[in-house]
Amino acid sequence: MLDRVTSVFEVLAEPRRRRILDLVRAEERSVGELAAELEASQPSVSKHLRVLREAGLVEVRVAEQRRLYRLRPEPLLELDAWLAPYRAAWGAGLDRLERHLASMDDLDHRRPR
Amino acid sequence: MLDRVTSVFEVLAEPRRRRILDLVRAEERSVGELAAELEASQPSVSKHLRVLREAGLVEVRVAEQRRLYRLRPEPLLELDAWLAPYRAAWGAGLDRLERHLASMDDLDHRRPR
DNA sequence: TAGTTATATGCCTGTCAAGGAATGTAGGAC
DNA sequence: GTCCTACATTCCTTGACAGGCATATAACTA
Repeated sequence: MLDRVTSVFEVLAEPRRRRILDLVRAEERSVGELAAELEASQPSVSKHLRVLREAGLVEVRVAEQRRLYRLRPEPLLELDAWLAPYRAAWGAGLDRLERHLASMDDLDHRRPR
Repeated sequence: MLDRVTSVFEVLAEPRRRRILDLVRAEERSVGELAAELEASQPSVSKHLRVLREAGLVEVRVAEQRRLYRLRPEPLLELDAWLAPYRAAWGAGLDRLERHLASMDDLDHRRPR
């Protein structure tokens, strides 16, 4: 593995990884559980978890044969910090914006991949 | 162009596009200005702007031969909404977190591409 | 209209990230 | 030790995406 560091932004570009973060935020989970929840194969989930681990977004502990993953939210501060000046930019017209959000929220679920 | 819709998360994965948003947030800019600021070629900037435009993150107006781009922040609400539950997750230990952020902030600038 | 400025877009190439299939590795029970 | 469960990793393929170069398109002026 070379010196390439994957930024939080890149990590979060992948919808399945965001979904994984949602799940491990709620509670610690094993790879198998995540795979079942996502209806994905174990190897692909493992690969995503590796990316998340290396980005510092999850931590893992071993419990018998299982590995349990939990959220480590610190790297998301970068995202929050980037977003901060944009919050000022949408200060007005919040009703309109929230309606926009509701329509955007459907996009990831509708997109085949 | 097929039905593929690029999510905000995917759009923001590209550091140059984030940089473009920073610039057009500050003030309206032409393609040429952005290209100069980014030290990138005009066609590549144009392509990024197309992605941003199609994601609804920028708006354009024509001024003589120039196109001036400005920020449209509404789609970022999706990002903010996604991030909201994670803010609760990092509530404690904020000093440590901010130090983490400072070190993260160097990553994009250091990474060759 | 021709000429100029500004930008969008098409074509091409190279890189990379995702998943599938197979297999290696780790932890435990008997 | 063998066998089982759980997961990580490798190898390979494929599609997406970024930039470079060339050119088409848009807007304006004389």
